[in-house]
Amino acid sequence: MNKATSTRTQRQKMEAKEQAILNAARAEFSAMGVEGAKMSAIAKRASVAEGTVYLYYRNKKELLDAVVSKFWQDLTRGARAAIHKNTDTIQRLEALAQFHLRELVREFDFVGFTVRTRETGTLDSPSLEPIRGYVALFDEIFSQGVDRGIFVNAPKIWIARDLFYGTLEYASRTLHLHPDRAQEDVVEHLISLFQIRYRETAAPEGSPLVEVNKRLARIESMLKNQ
Amino acid sequence: MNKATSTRTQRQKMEAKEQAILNAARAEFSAMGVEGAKMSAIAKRASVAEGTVYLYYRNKKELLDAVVSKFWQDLTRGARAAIHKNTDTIQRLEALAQFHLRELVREFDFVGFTVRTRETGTLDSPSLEPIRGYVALFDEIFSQGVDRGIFVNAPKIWIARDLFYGTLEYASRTLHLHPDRAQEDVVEHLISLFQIRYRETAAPEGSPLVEVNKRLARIESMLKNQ
DNA sequence: CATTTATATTGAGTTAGATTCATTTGATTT
DNA sequence: AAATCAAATGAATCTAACTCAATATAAATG
Repeated sequence: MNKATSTRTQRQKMEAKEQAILNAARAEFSAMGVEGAKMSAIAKRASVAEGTVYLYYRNKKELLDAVVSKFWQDLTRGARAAIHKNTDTIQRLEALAQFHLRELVREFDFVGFTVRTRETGTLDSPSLEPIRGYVALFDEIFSQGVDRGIFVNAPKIWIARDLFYGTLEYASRTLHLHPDRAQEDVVEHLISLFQIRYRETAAPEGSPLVEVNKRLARIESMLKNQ
Repeated sequence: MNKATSTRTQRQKMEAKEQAILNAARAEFSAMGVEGAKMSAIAKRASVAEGTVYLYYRNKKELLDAVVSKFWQDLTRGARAAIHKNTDTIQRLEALAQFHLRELVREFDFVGFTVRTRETGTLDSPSLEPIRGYVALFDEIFSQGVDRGIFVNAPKIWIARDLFYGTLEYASRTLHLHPDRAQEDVVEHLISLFQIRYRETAAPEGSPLVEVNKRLARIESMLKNQ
């Protein structure tokens, strides 16, 4: 057996083991929750000794982070596929929303797991990179919409992003608890917001009612300052 | 010392101890995070023995739940106060959004803590009751708006609710990471969605609104000249 | 191919920290 | 003030994450 071949097979063997551990961890976390998941059980599921897990992941937290990272990587791949069927901005946005909501409801545990990862990770922690990659999908579509002149009255992108993902994540919780409710209603409603709120070209200064409220707010602050 | 008095003082003493433990737990959880918080440290902060904590709370999880419950109870009280200054539906909604966002940014840890509580608690778990009470505030305002005919084109209430709280919770994370960004922008944007998307589209345009604006302009100039 | 060197794996042992419970302390009743 | 009951204590127990000396396996060398 020559050096190149044996090295490759060895490396492959280790990569396979790493995958086995990662899959075992994902199964165990999903089945038992983060607290309930035991490192010994993960090792058993992956058919390795308990100590071996620690050769691949420093500790339980890091293992959870890896599981979460992989989840978002996979999700990004799926979302990209779902988006690419369309070219129209609104349709792409709708496809992303549909996909995102469906997957979050289906794998609801991961919403909670992700919060754990965010809790400790700093802004530039590598375990959050896949989440940023996923979030970037929205940004792509949205700024394309702005470029194309579809969204005229658009807010700062981070505001639209939080609206989009925040609404969907909350809705995923609701839909997880009430499976009888329709996912389509949420998506349709969210998309209608983007259409109605950001497409409005007639009144660049905002609708009459908005103007009235702005004026009232100004008056209020004047009165407060007296 | 008669029976009634001594019983009351004894009960008060225990209630005081329970509060001391709860406050100690809150401080410890906030300072150290859920994993980092040690039951021994909580006991020390509350000036009781470690075992005493377990007389009041079955375990660490239940103690966290109690801390989270209290947080939402206090928040509900604060929100109610913030809302009550207004009678106008839109203004009340704006006040709630403003209050909610500000508090979530300020006590951002509790967003994560609350997820922990939700993870295990079932739909009718008592530890989630205060959260439901808080969420009901939105429902009150929103259905009032529907009753008053302000929201004509409104979706099912749970959809609007998820939009409202989901957007704000996500925005709180963003604002926590980027303190330079303006909370007001988020609130203003969210409220404008409610106004534009849900308001009566076929309302008698122009004249009444124009009159209102004229009148407001007059008030404004009067105030300026003072 | 035998031998040395390097790398990967193992699982028993250690440790930290949550939880328990026999004992003590303090209050209440008779 | 003795008996009874409730509350508090903290040492002992238990569990599960993590470590590390010993062992097995693979790679390199001559």
